[in-house]
Amino acid sequence: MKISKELAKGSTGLLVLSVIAEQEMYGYQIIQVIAARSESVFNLNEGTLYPILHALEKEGCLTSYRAISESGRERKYYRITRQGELCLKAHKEEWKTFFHAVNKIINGES
Amino acid sequence: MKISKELAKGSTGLLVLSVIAEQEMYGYQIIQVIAARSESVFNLNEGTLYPILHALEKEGCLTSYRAISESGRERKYYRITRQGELCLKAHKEEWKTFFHAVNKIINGES
DNA sequence: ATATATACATCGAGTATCTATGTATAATGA
DNA sequence: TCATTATACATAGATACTCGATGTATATAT
Repeated sequence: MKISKELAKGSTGLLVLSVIAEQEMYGYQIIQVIAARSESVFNLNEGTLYPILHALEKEGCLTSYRAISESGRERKYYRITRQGELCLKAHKEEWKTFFHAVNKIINGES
Repeated sequence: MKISKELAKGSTGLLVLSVIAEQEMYGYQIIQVIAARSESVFNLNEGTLYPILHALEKEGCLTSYRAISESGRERKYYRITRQGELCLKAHKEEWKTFFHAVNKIINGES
């Protein structure tokens, strides 16, 4: 993490849903994709990610299935649901509102 | 607050320092200025703001003095220090890094 | 043979903010 | 006149998110 943990708080669910929405993914892969795309600004801990995935599944935003990969290793893949897409859309709007408001304040615009 | 409290977490110190950097201010006024500029996206609670001001003062980012206003009411004014300016600059950089990284991920850019 | 990377999972600790509560004065309104 | 609202400070306990630590297990690389 190149930034304070506290700043990242609250945005993690948005990031996770965003990458799964593009393509179904397994947990470990999600961590790598988010780190790569953000150039290591975000480096989610497994202890952060897995509980989030479980919660999103419980809420009906994701479904999961287990499968054996070519390497012979078992993975748990997550796929977004229709409800998850609605949730993602709402989170994106919220994010936009948030960061525009912060920029307005710190750039001294009224 | 028009957004989730968790999303705002971590950015409050940045907002507070930003507005005080432009002009010295008292606590109650800070809440109003931030609410006005953000069009009520942010509506800091007093229970949130005052501990932050105390902490920033303790860290040497702010100094304060008490004064009686025209209305006859006592106010506690906060002014940014040189150290506070450095701290603000660092926080602004961090914020920029953060929001660019989030946008990269949710907009699907690699 | 050993270390590292992959892959899942859970639990306790830390930290930031909120809600609730408290005190006190000035202004507004019924 | 009396009650309510706005102003202005402050603190304490509850809540929620993420981290760090720990655990298990297999595949790959040295």
